[in-house]
Amino acid sequence: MDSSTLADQKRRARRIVRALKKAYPDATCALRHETPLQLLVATILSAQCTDERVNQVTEKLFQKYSTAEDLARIPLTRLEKLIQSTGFFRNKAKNIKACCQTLVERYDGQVPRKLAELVELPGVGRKTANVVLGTAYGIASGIVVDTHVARICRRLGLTDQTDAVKIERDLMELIPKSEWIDFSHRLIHHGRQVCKARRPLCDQCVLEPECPRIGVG
DNA sequence: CTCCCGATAT
DNA sequence: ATATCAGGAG
Repeated sequence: MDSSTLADQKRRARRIVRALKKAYPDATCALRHETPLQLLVATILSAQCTDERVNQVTEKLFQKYSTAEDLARIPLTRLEKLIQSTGFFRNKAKNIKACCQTLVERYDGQVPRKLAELVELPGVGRKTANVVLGTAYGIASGIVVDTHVARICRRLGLTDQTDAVKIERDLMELIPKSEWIDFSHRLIHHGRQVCKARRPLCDQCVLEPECPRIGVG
């Protein structure tokens, strides 16, 4: 980090949390879903893909295949075609099917509520597990660190790390656990609308007072 | 570290 | 043309 103390960083992090809460009071998960299983599938599909496209794909997919049992039985090539437009479709199809097969075999088709169990599922890492636990179950297992959260937290100087797990560890020290779930949703919303990767709209940014803006990237 | 990969904005 | 999009596995 820099010469500022941990206490300084915590105070700054709380100002950022407060500004985000004021600016985006209703920010929530943008992946449309009706069940924890659907959110899990949508989150697997969201890797390197916009949430808008994931929602288009899942709307059709869940019309016919909405449960773990459905997706565990679906022919692989059929699933591949249904999710093709999200990219990485062979990996995602294989993972979704294997994941749902495991859920049927070990968890009665339900999504488990423990991080350690979730990350053992094919295609599920910490980011996906945190999304599902936080949004579907209200369990603050950690902080969702996706591409937006990573980028913005580096820009803000809340972390120097590039590895998602190390960024998450830094953020968990700085932010009270009661804020973890909403913080991620709000930061991701902010990343899509304002603090964008390519052309950040710094003139309309509510975090501008807290941002060093050194080499914006 | 590389690979997986289509769609869109710039 | 190229960077980027709610990453994870080998």
